[in-house]
Parts: sequence; structure tokens; C-alpha cells
Amino acid sequence: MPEGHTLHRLAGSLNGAFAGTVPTLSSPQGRFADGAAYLSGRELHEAAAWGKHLFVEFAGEAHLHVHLGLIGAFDVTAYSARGGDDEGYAAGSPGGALPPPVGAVRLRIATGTHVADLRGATVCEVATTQEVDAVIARLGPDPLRADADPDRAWRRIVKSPRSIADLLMDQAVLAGVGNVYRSEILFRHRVDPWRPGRDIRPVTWRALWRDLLLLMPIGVQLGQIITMSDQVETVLAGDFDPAAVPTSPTGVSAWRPNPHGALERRYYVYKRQGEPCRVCGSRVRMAEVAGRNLYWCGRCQRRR
DNA sequence: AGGTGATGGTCAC
DNA sequence: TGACCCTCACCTG
Repeated sequence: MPEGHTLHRLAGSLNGAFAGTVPTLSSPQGRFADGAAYLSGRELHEAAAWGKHLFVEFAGEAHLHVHLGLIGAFDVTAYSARGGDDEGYAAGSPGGALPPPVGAVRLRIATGTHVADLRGATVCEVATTQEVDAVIARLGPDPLRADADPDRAWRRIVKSPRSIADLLMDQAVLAGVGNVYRSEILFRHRVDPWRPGRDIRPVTWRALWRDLLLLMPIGVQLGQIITMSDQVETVLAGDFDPAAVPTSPTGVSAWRPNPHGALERRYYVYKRQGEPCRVCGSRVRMAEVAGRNLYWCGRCQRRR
């Protein structure tokens, strides 16, 4: 699942595979048949991510709007025998034949060398420029976009009685952070997840934002959420070669564990309820906040 | 073979 | 707050 890093990585993969080409779009599963036909045969200009939304612009101001939801996946694969290993994509089926769709493929984008299959998305629709702009206008700043303004999020946070754990998951406040980054970022700064936004100190918010600016690009680069300091250090030191990380068996399904070469999947608190805190040994807790399970250490993250 | 959960979000009440 | 949507890996038996 896709938090913001998945979508930004996906935009890059789609651009590498399709930008400037005129792909064929289809809906093997059938539920996006009309939209695929409408977009098919147009030049694909550019894919871009805003928070957890993906937009792909085609010629004629026609856009594809995708939201992967909780379980969606968009796999980008090089399949031609000749191009199988180029551009960092997983090698496709030998022989250069377009592989048949597997499972419920809502949308397939294909050229002679690359294919992208979308499954399980909650949103897959054709959109006008105005509709794209309307979606973007609803979103808070996205730490993965260079022009993001953290003050815009801060103005919402500082006047809110809602908990910081609730606010971090609100895409209108901050776009792209999901349930893993939420729990982990709060732990990294020892912030009490139940503290109301209006009681968060400016220095704390600046630290959280700065940390997202560090962590999320690593997530984009590796296709994996890295939050533990030793792993962050490993990546920053260059000891870890992202090129050694396969984008997946079939491309960019970033939330699926990388089968080989990935850093060990290890977090401070996420999904560790009942286990000892890695810092103080206290039992990691879990509670539902904003409809999702929040994980935190009740001892480390107190009164801050 | 069947049940469940998962890094998300929307809509009705 | 709860129902519901989407797909598939990973349990259970």
C-alpha cells in the first residue's frame, strides 16, 4: 500500500517506460473499457504524483486519475527480450511477447517494450484538467514535492483540537503520509500521538517535516519504507545500492516485500503491538485513530 | 476451500 | 461511527 512514496516512485517508472510514447490502453477486466478506449492511442506526456494520487497526462488535455487505495497495485514491466533489463525494470518474459494479463487487470498500458497493469485501485478514471486541479486543491502539502509549503499544514495543525496522529493521516492537512510513516515519524521524535495539534510546538512540527523530507525520498528510491536510524544511515552512507533492489518480480508493487536484496523490513513501532519498545523495552501499544491502527510506545512518547 | 487482513478513502446516518 | 469498495497473499483447516 501505497503511501506517497509508492506513488512518486510509480510516476517515475511510468515516465521511464511511457513518457513521449503513444501506448495502447485496454481494460482486460472490463471495468475501465470506455476510459481506456478514450485514452488509447494518445501520446502520453507525463505522469505525476500528488500525495497518494497519480495523474497521467495524455495529449489533448486528457488525464488519467488513479488512486490505489489500500490494496491497489500498478506494476510496470519491461517485457521485450531486447529491452528486458534496461532502465532498471525487472526482466520480462523472454521472447518479447506481451505477457497475458494475470488476475483482475482494470487497466493495461502497453507499448512494444513495456506494459503496466493496474489492479485493485479505488479510483481509475478519466479527468479533465479542471478536475485534476480540483483534486490537487483539496490536498495539503506533499513532502515529496519540491514546492511544498509546510506552513500550510502547520496553520491547520496549530489551531486544531484533533490529535497529531489524526491530523497526520488527514490528506487535506498533509498529503502522502500513511499509516506506517505516521506511527514511525511520531516515534522518531518521541511525540505523544494523542497530543492535540494546537499543543504541538513549532519546533516539533519543523522537526517532523524535516524528517519526512529525509525519509520519504529514501522510500521513493528504494520502494520501501525505511525509518530505523541504522538503516537510514546505511542508505545515506551509500553502503546500500538501490540498483540492487529489484523493483519487484513484476515491476513497481512497492508495498509487496522485495523478494531479494531489500533491507530487512523492520520498524520502531509499526505492527509491533505487545512487543518491547526497541528503546525502552516498554510494551508497544496499538489503538485505532482515524480508522487505522496507530502504534506507539507509551513510555517514550509521553508529554512532548 | 474458506476466511482474513492490508501502507486508503468515501459516503450515509 | 459504520458499511462498503477494490484484490490478493497468507493463514486456517
